[in-house]
Amino acid sequence: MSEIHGDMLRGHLDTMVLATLERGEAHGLEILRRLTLSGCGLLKLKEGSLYPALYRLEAAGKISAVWETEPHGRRGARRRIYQLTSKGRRQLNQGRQEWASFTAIIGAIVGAPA
Amino acid sequence: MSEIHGDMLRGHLDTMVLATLERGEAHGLEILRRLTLSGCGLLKLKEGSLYPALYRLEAAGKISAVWETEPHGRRGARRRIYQLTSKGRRQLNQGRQEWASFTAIIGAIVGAPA
DNA sequence: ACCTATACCTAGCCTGTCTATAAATAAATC
DNA sequence: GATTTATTTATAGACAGGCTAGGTATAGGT
Repeated sequence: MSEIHGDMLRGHLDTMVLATLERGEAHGLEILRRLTLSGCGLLKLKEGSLYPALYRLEAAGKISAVWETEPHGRRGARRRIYQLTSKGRRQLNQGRQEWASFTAIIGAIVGAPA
Repeated sequence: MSEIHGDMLRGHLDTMVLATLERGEAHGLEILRRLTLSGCGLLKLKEGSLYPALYRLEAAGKISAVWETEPHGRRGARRRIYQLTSKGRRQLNQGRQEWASFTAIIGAIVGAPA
């Protein structure tokens, strides 16, 4: 198993974030944790990549965000809770189509491991 | 089927070129043609991407190149013929491993199309 | 001679991920 | 109650690689 480096994520991160939020709303670092856990130790996503992605998606109306209000009984700063919008759901569907095409075509070119 | 845009290729193009050359030596535009044909109309790779990739691979000793010498009985300029080196073959194997890990992990996150 | 087709080349752009660092908040500790 | 520590958000700048938009070189066709 090979580590997944940054370049490979380009063009896929947004879809990954949307898919993560499909499993339920979450704040930034929680999204990061879910992604990292799914990565089996090979996916090292950084905050400096995630937050800009969240702002992109929010600016595009694909996710919405609210500041968590109630006292939260834990250390640390306030959280911003993100969730999918209906536009985001449509985008997620399209992202999945793109992923399917991408893997089919590039996979056919790259071929199977020896 | 969705078109494959540039960002998605980042980190994969080198492996794609190596895999193409595994099917036999070729000059630049021929490599481009093979890739484009394999892309079912969804992969629009550009010369401005391919040539720098070829120089990268050549500088790294993963492919070797010679100018075609014999009179060629066709229009156009001389060609530079590329072929895999043994180092390139090893790199191709590693690239295939990386591709397998990448698709397994990101695919699990993105999930299946609805 | 001129046009056209083939092939190679490249400077600069674009943009998304990464690096590195900082700020805000609140519990824990003393 | 001041300090420390943990959590979360935030962001400026670096970097890299595919793309744009040209250009140059060669040689057959007319």
